[in-house]
Amino acid sequence: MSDLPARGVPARSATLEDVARVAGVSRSTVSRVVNDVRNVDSALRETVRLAIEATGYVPNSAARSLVTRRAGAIALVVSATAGKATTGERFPYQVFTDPFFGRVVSGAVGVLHPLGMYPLLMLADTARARDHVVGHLRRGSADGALVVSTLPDDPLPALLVEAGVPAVLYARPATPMRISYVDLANHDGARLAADHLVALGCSNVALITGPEDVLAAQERSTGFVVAMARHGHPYVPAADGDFTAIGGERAMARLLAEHPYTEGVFAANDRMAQGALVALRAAGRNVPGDVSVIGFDDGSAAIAAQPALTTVRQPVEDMAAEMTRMLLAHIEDPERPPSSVIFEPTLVVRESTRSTAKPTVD
Amino acid sequence: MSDLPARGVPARSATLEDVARVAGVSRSTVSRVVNDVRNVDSALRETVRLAIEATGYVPNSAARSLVTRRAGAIALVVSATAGKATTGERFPYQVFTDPFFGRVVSGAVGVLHPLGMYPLLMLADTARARDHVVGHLRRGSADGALVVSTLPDDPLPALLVEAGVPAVLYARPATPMRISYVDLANHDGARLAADHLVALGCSNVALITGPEDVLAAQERSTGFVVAMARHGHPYVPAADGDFTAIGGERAMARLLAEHPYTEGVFAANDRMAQGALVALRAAGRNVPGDVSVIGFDDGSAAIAAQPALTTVRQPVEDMAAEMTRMLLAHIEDPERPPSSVIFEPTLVVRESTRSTAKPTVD
DNA sequence: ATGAAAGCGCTAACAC
DNA sequence: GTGTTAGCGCTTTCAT
Repeated sequence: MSDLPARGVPARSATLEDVARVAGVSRSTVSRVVNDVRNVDSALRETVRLAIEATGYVPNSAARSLVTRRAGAIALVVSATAGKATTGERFPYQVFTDPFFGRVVSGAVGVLHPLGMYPLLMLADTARARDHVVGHLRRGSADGALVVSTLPDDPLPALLVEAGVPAVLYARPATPMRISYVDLANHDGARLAADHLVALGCSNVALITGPEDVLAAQERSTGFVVAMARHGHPYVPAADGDFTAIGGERAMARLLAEHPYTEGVFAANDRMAQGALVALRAAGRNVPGDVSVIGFDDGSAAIAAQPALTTVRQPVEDMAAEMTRMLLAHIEDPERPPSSVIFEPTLVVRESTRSTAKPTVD
Repeated sequence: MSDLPARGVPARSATLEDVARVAGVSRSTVSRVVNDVRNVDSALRETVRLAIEATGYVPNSAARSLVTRRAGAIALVVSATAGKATTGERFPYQVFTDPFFGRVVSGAVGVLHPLGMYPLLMLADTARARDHVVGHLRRGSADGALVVSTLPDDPLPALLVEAGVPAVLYARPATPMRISYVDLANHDGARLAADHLVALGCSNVALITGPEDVLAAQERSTGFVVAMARHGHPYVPAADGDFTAIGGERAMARLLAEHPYTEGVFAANDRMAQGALVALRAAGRNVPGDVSVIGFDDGSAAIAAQPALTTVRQPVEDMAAEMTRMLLAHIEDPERPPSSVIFEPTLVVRESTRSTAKPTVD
């Protein structure tokens, strides 16, 4: 005969008990071998290894979680309106199609993957969904949360803090609270753009702003205005672009109508810059010949744009990786006080700004 | 004083036992109320509800999973080489930045979200990672897997079948096996492209193929050739584009060198079509004036292209949604035999093909 | 309709 | 170094 389960029996997988019986040892010993705890005689260890092999044993994660109080998974929650798709609304949940989201996932997976951990993808697009998310976290389906919010005044972070769930945010919360986050030095990024435009010799520069209720957008705008002032330009014409391509296009058109001599434009994100490019072309302006354009983010829109955008790069993957490390640390040590890490943006020069006048040898 | 936990105590959350004590009933009754099992007196039910409220009780998912043998989560496995990024290789795990992946997630989340379920994002990019994935599934961290593979001869599906894990594939496996999948009628899509090109009056058409080890690519190529033959064109010049933009560009250049009179081109995916556009422009050909170009997928590359691509649309979101429903059914009933659902592609006409000669009033 | 009690499979003290 | 034992928090027969 054989060791195969009797015909018809649903092949209930082997348990520690089964392995112990086969190896002729106790459950604890098997557990020790499985979890690589040292105190095990190497001879016995081998016997157990064989028994595990023979039985095809695989530890049951629920049973383990129950006693260790660790799910071994973390949640990656996207807090945004599901319908808020970048463009075409043909499907809900298009949030996931946003390349930005992909970059965040890449960064998180980069640190989780080597650890054999996986993110649970959650969407908090309604009050109900938010409750579901918090509920899942509270009942321990995940040990903590990485939250990326595009909502102006997201209630989720506060709920998480209240529930005592370890969490790390992408970007500082609108309302100050005891929670960790990573963020970008938006002011510095805007300054980089201003400096570049000035170095290019642009005197008449304009600004296309993002939604005023988004902190990052505010910082980029004020950062730009302040930097221009420092360069001796006290006034910067501005128009709101709402972070969308079409918004950027309209803003640019308005700017052009009122300030036809504009030589340089800074848009608070790449999509708006892309829109600005469209308006500029429609107005017969050559980029970068007549007007230099700078975006922000260095997302896929920056490269897709024609001409490719000079932009302020946000190191999304690095930021997401850091968030993940921070979250893991919080899970490890629940007492750990909240912390924040601010990343520095860099300027990526492409074709939408004319090259600096500095003549170079060679 | 208050009901708050004593200072310093780690506030161990309430259990069924606690609720039962407060409500003055047994654990079973509380369990019944929590799980909405009918046989409970409405008066008692209310008492229990209050007790739950008072204690802030939340069921522990590990404990529940242990007895129900259900994780309540499913895995979304991306089986691909991590470094196989579309373009820039600055970061590993760029797979997640691929818009196609985003569409799959959108479709899956669309059916999972209403059910309060979440996908566990897994990456099987190496043999080791593959083992991790199978291991996780076997130990019950997820109840089943949705697998999207871009590997030519992916060993994962077979491993899953062998492990007895419920799974559904995106696209038919290269090696026939007892597993469910959804797929696209690639032949029909290619025929749509051929028909359109012929209707446009193109006689000299060429084909840019994808990797020969990818089933879908093969089907698109043969489908196209067969359809052209049916239209009386026995020979179709072809060049391999390897599914990348640069590959498409080179293939187009080669095609142009040997067949300068080409009037229409069908590329087996949008990225290659986009590359073909570049080569065509470089050769001074006007699209769609001189040459009509058709892509395949209707991914973001189709709209990003200049001019926007006429393409064969693959309903990725719908396909992913169906996969998810199938997987859920398999989990529900493990005896359920494998099944397959084939989707029909549609032609999306944009600017890369000149409009049909049919004159219209107005 | 409700309660008592048996376990799900595992880890971690604690003894030896 | 190894085994014994006591749970982790829940669902679920089985009585009542």
